[in-house]
Amino acid sequence: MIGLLVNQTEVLESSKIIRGHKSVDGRGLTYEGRRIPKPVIKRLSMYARALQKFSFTGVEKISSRELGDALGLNSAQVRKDLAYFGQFGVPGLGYYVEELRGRIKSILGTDRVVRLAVVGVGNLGQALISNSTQYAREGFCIVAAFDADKRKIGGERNGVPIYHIGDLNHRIKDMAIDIVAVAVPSGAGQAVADRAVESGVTAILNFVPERLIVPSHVHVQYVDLAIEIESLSYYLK
Amino acid sequence: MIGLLVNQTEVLESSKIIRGHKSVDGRGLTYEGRRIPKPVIKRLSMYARALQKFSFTGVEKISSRELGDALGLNSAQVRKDLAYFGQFGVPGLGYYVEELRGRIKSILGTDRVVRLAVVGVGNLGQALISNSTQYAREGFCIVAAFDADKRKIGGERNGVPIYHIGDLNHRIKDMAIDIVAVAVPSGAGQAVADRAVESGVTAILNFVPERLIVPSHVHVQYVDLAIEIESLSYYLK
DNA sequence: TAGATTGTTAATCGATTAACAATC
DNA sequence: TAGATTGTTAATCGATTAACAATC
Repeated sequence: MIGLLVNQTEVLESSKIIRGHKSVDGRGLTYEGRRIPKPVIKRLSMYARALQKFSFTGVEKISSRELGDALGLNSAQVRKDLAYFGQFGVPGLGYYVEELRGRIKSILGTDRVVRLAVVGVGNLGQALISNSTQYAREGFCIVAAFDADKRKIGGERNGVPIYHIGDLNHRIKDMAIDIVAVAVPSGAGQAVADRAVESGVTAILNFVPERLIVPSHVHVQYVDLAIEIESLSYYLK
Repeated sequence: MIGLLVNQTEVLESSKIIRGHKSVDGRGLTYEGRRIPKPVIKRLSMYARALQKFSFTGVEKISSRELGDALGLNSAQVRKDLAYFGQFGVPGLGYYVEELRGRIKSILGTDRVVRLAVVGVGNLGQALISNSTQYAREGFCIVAAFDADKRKIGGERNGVPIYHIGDLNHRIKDMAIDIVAVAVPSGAGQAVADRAVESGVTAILNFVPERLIVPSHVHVQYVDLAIEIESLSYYLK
């Protein structure tokens, strides 16, 4: 049996090989067997963007303190967040900006292009589509939009083709859509989510003020502008 | 001295009088001297909306379990959240839907109309403005929009007048703006925030992917769509 | 009264921050 | 080597959930 021949070095090697492996178990999504808190993922994306800016202005290396300061975060938090995924820094020196950014992008999965569909070409849908240039820089691309209004079908906005919502299922498969952004009128969100899930989508960005019922392997991120505004009201003097 | 004459009943009375008093101390914003976690405020707003729906469908009373289920929350959490602000339920019965909703609205400050300005009438700004009908139902009103583009000035969208951004300061004061939503292009956010703060605004909803520097008494809520999308990418298979 | 559900305390869980040996 | 900063463990802080006496 091969197992008997494995020496210390080989064990280390094989542990390197599984590096970067995401899997789902009873504790939710894990990375190399460790459960990653959701806030960590959000911050990872913030780090990537900040690093992009630093890189753009010619900064080549950066400490956890500098990166944290740029985002209003504690330096220990920066180091701890990164430590979930490996060792990326050099003691005494800090992190190499471009290298770290690349590593984070690869962890997030945005080192390749992530393909999005926007469902609902109302004002919010259009706002998303009009942001595509910014999004493209960060690694995701809106490749299709869907609407129920026949007058909008067939055209395009910002280079994004608009299809009829009836085509959602087959287009999701054909176009290899990764993420569906739901920006339809209130009440129509669940139906869209159902079709997306049917077609194999596992990540949904939901702007409709409704809770979506989805299987446990599907991740839904809620963005609820009315809730954001109302919460702010509490903090008024 | 009056204090010497205060009896037990009067002490109870006076503690009722301070009920609902918000103040700021070293620990941040407090309600009747207790520090309220931010997630609680978000959920309060969610409760209010759910209760509105229940009320609309004729439901008159509701248990913490039923309210929690509607939002995917634990019933203990519902009760604990409410307990920060007082005793609103009836043991054995639950909560009266309309009464609870009124109490929550009053805690949030959305029992009166909260006045919003949208700065930046791009696609996102327009999306916000086009939602005003929904927002109006929940207690806030977009009363003005601002843009730098002279061609947009003077007109209106959805009944909301569009002013030049140079008028921001005096309009905020004249129109008693409570909250400023910043939806300008990347790079212009801080300047808008500065003027808003100058004019006395204490709550900002920021859609620009930049950290805003504001005095500590000003609350900034960040909505960053690119970060939301990129975080979702991590959860793709 | 019996049953149900609150309000609240205690227990658990999770996330942030501090501290420091290891390392460049 | 001296100085700086990482990676990681332990301490703290905060938020959620369980449990249950009090109450309708």
